[in-house]
Amino acid sequence: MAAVSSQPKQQERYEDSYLYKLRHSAAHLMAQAVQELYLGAKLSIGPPIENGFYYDIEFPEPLKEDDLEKIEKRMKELAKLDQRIQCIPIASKGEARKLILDQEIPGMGEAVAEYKLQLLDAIKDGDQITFYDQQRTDREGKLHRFFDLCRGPHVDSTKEVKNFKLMSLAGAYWRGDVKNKQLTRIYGTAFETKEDLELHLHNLDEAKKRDHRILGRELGLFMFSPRVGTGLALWLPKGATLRHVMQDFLQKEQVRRGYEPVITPQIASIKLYEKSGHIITFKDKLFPFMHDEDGDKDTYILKPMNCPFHIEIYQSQMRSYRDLPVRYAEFGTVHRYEQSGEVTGILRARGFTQDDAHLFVTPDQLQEEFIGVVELTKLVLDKLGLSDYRVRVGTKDPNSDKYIGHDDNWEAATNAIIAACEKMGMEYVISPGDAAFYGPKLDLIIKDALGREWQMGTVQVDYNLPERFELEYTGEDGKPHRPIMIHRAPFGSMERMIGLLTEQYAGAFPFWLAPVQITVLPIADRHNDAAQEMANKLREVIYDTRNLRVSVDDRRETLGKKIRDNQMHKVPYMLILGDKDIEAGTVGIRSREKGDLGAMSYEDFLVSLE
RNA sequence: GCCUUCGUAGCUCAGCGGCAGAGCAUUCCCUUGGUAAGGGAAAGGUCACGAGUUCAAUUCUCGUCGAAGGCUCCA
Repeated sequence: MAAVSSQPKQQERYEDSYLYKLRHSAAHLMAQAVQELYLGAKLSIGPPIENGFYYDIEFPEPLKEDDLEKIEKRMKELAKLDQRIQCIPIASKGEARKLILDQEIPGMGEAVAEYKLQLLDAIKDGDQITFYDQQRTDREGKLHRFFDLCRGPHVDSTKEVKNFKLMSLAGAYWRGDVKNKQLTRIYGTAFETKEDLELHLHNLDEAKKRDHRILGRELGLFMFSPRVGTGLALWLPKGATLRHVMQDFLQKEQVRRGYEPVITPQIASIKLYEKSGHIITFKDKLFPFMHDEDGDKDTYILKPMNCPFHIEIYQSQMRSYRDLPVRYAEFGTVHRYEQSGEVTGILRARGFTQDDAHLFVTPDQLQEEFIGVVELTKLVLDKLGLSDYRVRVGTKDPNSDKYIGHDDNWEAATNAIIAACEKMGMEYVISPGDAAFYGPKLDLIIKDALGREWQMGTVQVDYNLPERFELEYTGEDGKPHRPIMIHRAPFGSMERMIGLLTEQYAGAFPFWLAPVQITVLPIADRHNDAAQEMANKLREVIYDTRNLRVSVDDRRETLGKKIRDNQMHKVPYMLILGDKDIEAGTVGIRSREKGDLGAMSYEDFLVSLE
């Protein structure tokens, strides 16, 4: 199912499209309205975004959502004036500075130019400086202009900015840095036609119905309770079943590929994480420490990740090059104290289960093993029906000091990932700053119902933890060598993957995944026994390594009612059993997608499932 | 954590300074049926929690907790 998106269908890049210009102009028109309405408002930036635009502004008084209406109204008035818009080049920074300070619109000037001047300063000498230049001549022939430092491009007149809507308010840090002041961000959306705008708003409403939190409750997959705590999901029978099915599938694939299962504890001494380096990077993101009864003898923390445990297991014995690669897999439940504002249903929870594994390999094996893992990850997504993903190679941010290990290691690991991508002919985007603190990684990114991107499967190459833990194996030469680690999780986490899948399928999971695959519907009470019998018979059938999951709806309701309810619960097949069927030895089949398929023998139905 | 918005029955929501409402779900009764809601009745609430203003607060104000959207972060 496609995410909400209203980008042009043509091959044309969004940045070159009319829609992009339109939204850009809408943003600046909003800036003009704000300047008129709120004396002292400081403008910063207002770019178009995927489905609209925003503008970050510092307001003298906190802005409330009711204000949006007022701003929208003024924008409409300004738009109607048919003001000519141009993107004009400015020859020098000095001239640009003058333009910013000499705004004719009241309120603009030194006191409110703070962010604009900073933006101007950031422009490299020699680079082209351009301004949004909007002008009109009033009845008396007087010229009114509104300038705004801007890269462009724009539409030709404000009257083209007709079909727009201001959506919401948010805080956003200046230049994306928490240390800076938080500005007020106004989000809006704009379209060429009224119909497009309405369609977009309609699509947003539809997307909200696919929200995994709503479907999760409606379908009985999982729930949250304030008494349990933020970000801590309770898995209901159907959701737990879904998890088991997914785990079975992955486990089977892992056994085929030589993975071995391990199980590790939920808490560990803090020493383990001091050794790994996680404590320094993530000390604020851990649940409170646990202390020994007799004081400071030892401190324990709730497991935030599995790697160090697997490393301990690797290290527990002498390893020969003949033993490698070693592949340890675990569905490891971890807890991380995410900031309250970051928690999003099961897509970002405080407790979650990773389909984790760590491979310990020799340098010679690295590429082959890495490719093997990426291929497994792609196979997993393919099986789940998620074809719409992008590949991101997260590398070190050269300006940050949060990383451990030597540059040589980083270079080797990054090169290994890129070489493997090239060898596989895979499209990828390099994203500096998106590496883990111990190494670069390859992530598969998928969008949710609202078009937000989420990191799903991940594969990471790590030279640094083996070094910190002094991991070794004995080589052919009889000398100790250092293995390389591959961290990987094809689903990412069970929670996030199930959340995404729920949204992708709008709850109508494919047959092999559906928590309830078949419901048997007896028409009247006298058919209940036959229905139970049929359900029991079906439950003996092995499908895709598991017994069929069958329920019986023997409530005293009409058939129509039962069908409706089961359809709402997205059950793939309903088997209807009444007098006619019992007499003829058939069963009425109803498919979730195709509706009534008519009567069929039990055997024919089974064959149709294959 | 920060900005904005929201919290009324299990769910979806209406209401509002003066006795707490509807639909669905639940329970019971009637109905025993053939492909998307059969009929009736009952039960269900400290209007998230705590303070304040008021003769009177579910309604207004403040605080706490929880949730949603965004920012930051994401081993």
